[in-house]
Amino acid sequence: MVKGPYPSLKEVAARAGVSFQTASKFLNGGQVRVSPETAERITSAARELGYSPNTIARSLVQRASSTIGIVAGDLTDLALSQFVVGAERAARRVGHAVLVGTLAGDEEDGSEVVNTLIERRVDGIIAAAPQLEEDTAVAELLRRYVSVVSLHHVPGGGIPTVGSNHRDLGRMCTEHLLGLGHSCIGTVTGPFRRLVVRSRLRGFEDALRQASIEPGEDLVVEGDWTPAGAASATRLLFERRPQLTAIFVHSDVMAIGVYSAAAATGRRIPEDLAVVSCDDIPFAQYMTPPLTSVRIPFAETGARAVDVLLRRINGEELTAEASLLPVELIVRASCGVAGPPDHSPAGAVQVR
Amino acid sequence: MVKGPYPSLKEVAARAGVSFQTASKFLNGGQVRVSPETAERITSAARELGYSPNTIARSLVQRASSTIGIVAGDLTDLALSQFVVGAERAARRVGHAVLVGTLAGDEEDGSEVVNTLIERRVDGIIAAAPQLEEDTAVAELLRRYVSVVSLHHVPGGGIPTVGSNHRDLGRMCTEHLLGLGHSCIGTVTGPFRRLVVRSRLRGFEDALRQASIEPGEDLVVEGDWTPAGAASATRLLFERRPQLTAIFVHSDVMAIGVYSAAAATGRRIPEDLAVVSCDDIPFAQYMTPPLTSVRIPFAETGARAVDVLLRRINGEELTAEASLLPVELIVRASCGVAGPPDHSPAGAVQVR
DNA sequence: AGCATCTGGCCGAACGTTCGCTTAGCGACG
DNA sequence: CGTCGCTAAGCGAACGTTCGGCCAGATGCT
Repeated sequence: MVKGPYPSLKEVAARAGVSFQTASKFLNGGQVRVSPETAERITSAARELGYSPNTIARSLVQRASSTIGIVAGDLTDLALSQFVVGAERAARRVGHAVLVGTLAGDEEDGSEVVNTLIERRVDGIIAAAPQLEEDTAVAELLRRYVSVVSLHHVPGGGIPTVGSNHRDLGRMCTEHLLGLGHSCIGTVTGPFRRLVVRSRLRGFEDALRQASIEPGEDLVVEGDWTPAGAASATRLLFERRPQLTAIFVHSDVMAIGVYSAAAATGRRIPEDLAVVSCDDIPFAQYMTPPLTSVRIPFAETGARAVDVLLRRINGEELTAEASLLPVELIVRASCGVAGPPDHSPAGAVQVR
Repeated sequence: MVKGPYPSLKEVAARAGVSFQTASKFLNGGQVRVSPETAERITSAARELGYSPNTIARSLVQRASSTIGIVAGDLTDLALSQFVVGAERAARRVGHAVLVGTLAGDEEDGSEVVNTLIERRVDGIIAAAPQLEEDTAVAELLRRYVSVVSLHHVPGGGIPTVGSNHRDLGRMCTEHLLGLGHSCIGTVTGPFRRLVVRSRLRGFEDALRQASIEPGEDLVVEGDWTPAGAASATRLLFERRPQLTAIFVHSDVMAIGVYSAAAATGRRIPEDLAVVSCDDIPFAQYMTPPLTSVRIPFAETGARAVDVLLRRINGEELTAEASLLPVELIVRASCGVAGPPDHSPAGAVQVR
């Protein structure tokens, strides 16, 4: 399956009877004056030969690869894959390609992945891997070599972040439940070592305090993003506070566990237990009852990350606000608000 | 955020007091004889300067970028993202990076995406986008320029494929249901225009015929990969054949629709209706009842695709068998076999 | 007619590597 | 003593572009 080499500018130019530099300027350079006949000759020579510019050579002289790297955690995660899709699309629209590296999670291959990208001289890197929150080696590498934008907080600071305000998110969800009349509200969170989780938790506490409810520690149980983990967390919550009537859970996948724990303890949703969750994965609307969840605009965040990265590469100074994206509470039946019974997005409450 | 330029081989060599070619041979070239002192000087100069080889320049002279492209359909789809993860990992293990391009699906950007990759002179391309099955323009482009391996059939032929045998898959699922004593079995398929779908359907019919059951056309309803579509397909099946006791559905996501249609018509799963599905997404085990489904090794397929691609690039001739991966039926409660009640993968039947 | 200006295009250099060939120095062998 | 062979390292060319400067001819102005 050996394909012939690509025709070079020289071959195109020879066929058109001009110097290769002229062909270069005309075909790739943009602003240049050539006579109409020459233009036509070059154009058709290029077409006939099937000329495709060699970005590698171009990158070498321009010292810019028109390529950005994405270091992604578990791409299998819906949130991350949406982010990557959004980023790739935005990058391509402005003529950039995207080099992805995935992190195994268990192995310590962060540095290896980043080095692969650096050796290919990406113009910048977007970090979209939660596990990088704890990886100082990679943080150092990134800070040292390239322009970076991250989806998560990176140790050592100095690296701009894009995303949503998770404290507001936590507050919004909790206020929604408070507004529905609940006063004993628990929460099943993600792992505390994640900054997002701690932020949401602060929002949760903010809302309770504002409603003059003391946010007891026994209302909070740490989950591990899995349904099984969330199920036992939920059972723990029920043991501590049998009178609990509402739960704010940090992901839709964990909400599955909340549902099953509720069923196992004979509680009906939403009659006995209201549930509000985060992520709004497509599946949420097919759960019974359909799950109320916060839609986080991952794809838009990806596009924004590219935008911010490219602007920083160009030396622009940006305000932090440029990288904040609004989230939206999609209300369905699981929180007890009369909503459309099934299969359709319902009323939306927007924040920030 | 302007970072200084990367140190070049010349600077490293100057600091070590050798010619840059010698430094090149020592640092990146591999086999070369250098005196121990020189080696040490070069090594430490490189370390002190933070030298990182410029793959772009290397690619230019070697006429190989050590990069492969993946044109992916909806990365948000679990199957595809697993595939990409598997491929990326395998590629990195052999020193290659991965450039991804995603297809919007609606827009006609296939050629644009492929061109982006070609201009960056990827060594080869892996196509992982169902929509390419119908795209002759892109097929032409691929055939013309680069080595390609595809996950799906590509119009015009000539492009090797990796994946699993879906005819066997369809037969296996159907035989499983037949073996359980069902004789009136329906199927909710994906869109017929997909080759996988037609292959699975043939396997379905094979199995029925072998059991001396005529595979009537009214037992087959075309779905659209969505739960809602599958739900109405299922209702249609029930109308045509009220005595139906089993359904083979082509994806777990559609199985959700099958479940809801069953519930809506007062049928219990598995007592009144046995269900066997495809994909084995993580969620399958959390459905009630847990879904029996075929596990398709997407990540392994990705790794295999990289392997096959690289070997073809090296000019190896490969047999078609090298690119076939086995699937596995994960039996859970939805088909009516007594299995573990919940949350755990169960007995597996393997095929091919 | 002489000079400046514009037009269309050519030329040389540079980007950071790899790779094959050459060379200087030196000991060994016939 | 001349030649061979080996080691350690240097040298030149090439990869396919971009980019700024340069140049010949035509045109415009005084």
